[in-house]
Amino acid sequence: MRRASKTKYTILGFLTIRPMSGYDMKKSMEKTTGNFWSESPGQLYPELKKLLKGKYIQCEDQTTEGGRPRKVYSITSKGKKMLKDWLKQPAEMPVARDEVFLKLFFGKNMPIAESIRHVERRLVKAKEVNNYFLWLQKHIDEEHNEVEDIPFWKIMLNHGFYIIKAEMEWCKDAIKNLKQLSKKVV
Amino acid sequence: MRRASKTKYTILGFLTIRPMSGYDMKKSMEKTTGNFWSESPGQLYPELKKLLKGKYIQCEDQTTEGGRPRKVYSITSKGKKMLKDWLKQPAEMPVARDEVFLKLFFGKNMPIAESIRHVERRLVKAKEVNNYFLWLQKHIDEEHNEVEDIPFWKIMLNHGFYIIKAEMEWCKDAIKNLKQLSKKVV
DNA sequence: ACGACCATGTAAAACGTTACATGATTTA
DNA sequence: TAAATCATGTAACGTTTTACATGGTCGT
Repeated sequence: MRRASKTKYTILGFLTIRPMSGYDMKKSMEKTTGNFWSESPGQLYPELKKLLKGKYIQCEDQTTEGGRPRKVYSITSKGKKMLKDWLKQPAEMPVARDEVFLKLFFGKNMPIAESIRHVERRLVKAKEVNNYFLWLQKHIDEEHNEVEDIPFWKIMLNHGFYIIKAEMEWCKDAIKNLKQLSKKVV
Repeated sequence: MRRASKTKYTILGFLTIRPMSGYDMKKSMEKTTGNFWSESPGQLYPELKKLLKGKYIQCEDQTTEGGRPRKVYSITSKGKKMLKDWLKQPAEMPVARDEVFLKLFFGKNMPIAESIRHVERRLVKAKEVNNYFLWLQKHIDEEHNEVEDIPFWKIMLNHGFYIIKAEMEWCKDAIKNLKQLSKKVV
């Protein structure tokens, strides 16, 4: 069977944090789940309409008198049921695709200095992500209204720290190994 | 700009290991880069034809007299050039999408025991992957004809070890935290 | 004889992103 | 007043998977 889109569950899940608009959702997502999950507007808005039609969510139109549009969605009990059913099913493993590793795997076809550059760039990004996590750790409480989410978010943030630390350590290790290798070749 | 397909570079890269058929490529890919890169037949075969047409690869038909088809491709100098040009360009960061984390992020909407189950399943998979890496470490030399690839492959394998170790540690940590949490709730 | 694997290849359908269109409001 | 951000939404397009079709070969 075709790998089904998870956009609807993402929407449903975010609406358990608090009622919000499509735009809010996108912003909140970038901030909180951006490192392991994201959705694009081209998926989000059409799915919002479908869920509304199916009564999984409801909509309160908060468009201002001036005309600035704003639709605030909230989850219905039907929506909660669908979310819960999905939550308890085992998750599919992700399809891994990380370009830089593919390039490094083909490393013999470029000067070692180029490989090193790839890893260095990766290390820079990893450090940025790590800093972001550090920031998020301080500001995690600000995102929402209910405290029940926090323990789970912290567990996920913790995952981020574990992985990014391993990534940074590997980068340093790999740079060392590659430098060693370039000496041998000479 | 639209995220371009990397299938052609994947093919080109694999053909620097040794001449092989589309089928070989798929097998080799699953074995070696499966944890960070893969391609499906629906991408592989059409791209093989395009690359052949563009003279980036060449084909030797080794179809047996009985009629069993086998097309062995090898890379041309034009192909090598294209590969090298791509290799030195900075890599794009992957779009992260890992379903189990999305579920865990929404953890407040299910019994904690379910969250624990998700993490336990993840730990089982992580251990399997770790065992696979261990196996691969012993058999890495068998895959190819030239030794020049090995140092780079070992660096990538090392990345696998770093990440999977972090993943396993986090899983154990998360299970502990979740159990702690379920006590508090009671 | 049967299943597993070798081997190529395509069609259909869904997935997902990007770019764009539109217009209001806030901030520097 | 210009730029950034708020905010919704769609069209176009390429990507990618899955399922299927086809048939050969090898081991048991």
